[in-house]
Amino acid sequence: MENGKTGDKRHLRSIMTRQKLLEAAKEIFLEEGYQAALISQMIKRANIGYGTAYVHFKGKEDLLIVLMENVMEQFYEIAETFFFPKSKDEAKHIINRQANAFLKMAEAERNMMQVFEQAIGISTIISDKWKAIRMKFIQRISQDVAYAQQNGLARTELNHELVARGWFFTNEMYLWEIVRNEHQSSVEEISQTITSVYVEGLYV
Amino acid sequence: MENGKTGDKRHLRSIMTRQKLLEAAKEIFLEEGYQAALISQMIKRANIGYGTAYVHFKGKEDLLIVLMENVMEQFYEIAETFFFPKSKDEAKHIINRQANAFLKMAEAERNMMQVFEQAIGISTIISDKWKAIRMKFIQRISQDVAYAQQNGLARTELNHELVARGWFFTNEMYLWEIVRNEHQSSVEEISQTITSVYVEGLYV
DNA sequence: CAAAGAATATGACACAGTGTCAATAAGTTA
DNA sequence: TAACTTATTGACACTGTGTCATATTCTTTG
Repeated sequence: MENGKTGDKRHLRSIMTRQKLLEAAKEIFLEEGYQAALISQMIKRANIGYGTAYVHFKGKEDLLIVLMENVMEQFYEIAETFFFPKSKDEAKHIINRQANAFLKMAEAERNMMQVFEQAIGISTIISDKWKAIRMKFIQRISQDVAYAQQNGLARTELNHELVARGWFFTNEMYLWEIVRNEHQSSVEEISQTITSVYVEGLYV
Repeated sequence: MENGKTGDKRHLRSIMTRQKLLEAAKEIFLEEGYQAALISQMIKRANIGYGTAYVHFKGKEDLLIVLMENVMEQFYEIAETFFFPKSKDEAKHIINRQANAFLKMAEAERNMMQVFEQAIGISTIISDKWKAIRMKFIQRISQDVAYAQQNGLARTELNHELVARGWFFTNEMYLWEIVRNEHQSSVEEISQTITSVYVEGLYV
């Protein structure tokens, strides 16, 4: 007996069922997109009874949320970069790296992000999840701008909160462009260009 | 007989029916949002027979598209401002005015824009409509950046297309914030701040 | 101006998908 | 092995959509 609990085949089976469904759901979401994906398809693909799905999840939305959590984590990690530049150039370098990492995520997780984008438009809960990520980034950037202002690196007449939002928004929209595969230029060129305008516009 | 056609009560009635349905649809969309709005509700509100709705429109999506056309027009008008600045300061002034007008639209049409935002996430056709507006703006801005570069007003080492997108994206995201009523600052302060960072970052 | 014809409107119906729940199966405990 | 607990199941009721044969209303024609 490897754990305290006595034999627990039942619980194990339940976990397997849940897992099977999650995997099937991911496949269907990727194949069909959020809107067109049907719970009934997922159930069929997972080879479980119809009602079973509703034992494990409240519905389509609930399933996607679980699937997204993974991707979310990665975003949170990016948001937590250190930022204590000593010069405008150093700042530019750090900022460029972060913007780049952010956009690279879009490429790496493109397929799930496509589903996610659709879901944001439809499901309030999922939209809120994304808003939380956005807020985290904006707060972080806002703090960084304030730091740069306090250290005489950035123009102080600007509202750092507003600047932070504006900067994040540019990044976010490029992220969605990349997700949709609508971007012409390389991620490197994009992050360099937007970083350049931003840093030259904000820093002194 | 005021027009060439002979008596045409039938056609007139048809137009009235269509109109009644459009008005009811607008009400329902505003009350319920795109997703939750039901065709059946609209039909009931318009006091017409169930099947009649499908004579005039293909479905919910089709109804919204017609309702949006009006708002769309206003955006196109904003996109068509003249831009031939002689100095950085003049450029800043024009750009600020345009950003402001753009964001003011969000305030003015907030309710319909909220419905629109949801619909963009769901309906391909509506999403395409918005993309067309975005493209129009980006093309216009792109052209303006190129003009400024050619006249020695803006840094030439930057890809004007990429800069234009970045700048529009900031504007667009603030637009949606305003639509969702999530903005803290006044539209004036927002447009001034983002314009300042943009112009200082791009112009020499 | 009545009958034929054309345009419009109608709602019953078939269909698709969802979520629930009483019944059943499978596993655990004593 | 009987009693109990947990997990699974699919038939069913429900909601909303889009279609289509039929009815209504108006226009034209002889």
